[in-house]
Amino acid sequence: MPELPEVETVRRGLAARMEGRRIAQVEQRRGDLRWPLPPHFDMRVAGRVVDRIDRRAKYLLFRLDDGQTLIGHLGMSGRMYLAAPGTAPSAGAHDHLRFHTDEGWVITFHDARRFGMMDLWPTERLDEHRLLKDLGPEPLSNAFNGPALSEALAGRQTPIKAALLDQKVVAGLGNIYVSEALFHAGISPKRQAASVAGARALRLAPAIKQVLERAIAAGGSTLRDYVQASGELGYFQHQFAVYDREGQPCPDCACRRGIKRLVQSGRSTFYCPKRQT
DNA sequence: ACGAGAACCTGTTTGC
DNA sequence: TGCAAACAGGTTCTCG
Repeated sequence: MPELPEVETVRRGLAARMEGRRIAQVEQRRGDLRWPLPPHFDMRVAGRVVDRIDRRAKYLLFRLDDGQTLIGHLGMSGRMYLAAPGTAPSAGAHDHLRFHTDEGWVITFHDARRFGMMDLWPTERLDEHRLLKDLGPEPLSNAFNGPALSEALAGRQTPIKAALLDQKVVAGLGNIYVSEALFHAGISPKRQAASVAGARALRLAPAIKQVLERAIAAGGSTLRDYVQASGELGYFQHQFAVYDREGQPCPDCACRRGIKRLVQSGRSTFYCPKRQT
């Protein structure tokens, strides 16, 4: 499910019902996620007020009122379901955690593949957390721009597709939005990252920002299941130019060859060979 | 140090 | 139709 636009959409949905609310109860049904939950996770979270929910890259950051932050990642298949008081179905398979607010809302963390994770960490030392400390700039921040991207790509001997998936270069892109951004910037996914440094990076950085902003505005992309905490679908998949569109015509040049798929570092890439060079 | 591939899991789709 | 292989929105870890 989740790249940056999906995580941001989930964050907004959760914030509406969790910020300023006390977590009255935590049901811990399964603790072996990507890593084991920290000791006494449920007891440490129960009774705390969620002051604010932030996002860093694809991580959700629940700032608790005791100086700890609950760090959460949805992995590949993780979802957060929000249910109004009295409407939550009983916990089912892969519902690993359920948080009950003092108003009776139920937030369910569901993750079939268990690539997701949760941890608790002191808020004031958050940037020292091993999963957060090496993350690159937020793509929608002012710190991320053409010159900064150019510098990050300089000298890298790997295809630009792989470089953009590296969260140290820019934090929050995943397999969908890398393909989409490269299409809009007219850059081949096979091009060496080092050769994108310079003029091409000046095109690519705004393309990344724009595709992410448009995706957030559409509530993210729903490929196989719900995205938003409310259960609503995302709609950006209808605006994909290339992702999962192998064989279909390029929306820009309408060339006969159509969108091509290739596999790079084990993952599908979609692109238009005519428009992207 | 860097980059490619394996590994972690389960569910769904595809192909013979 | 049935079964096995391939594939899925991520990221760390290992190895060369």
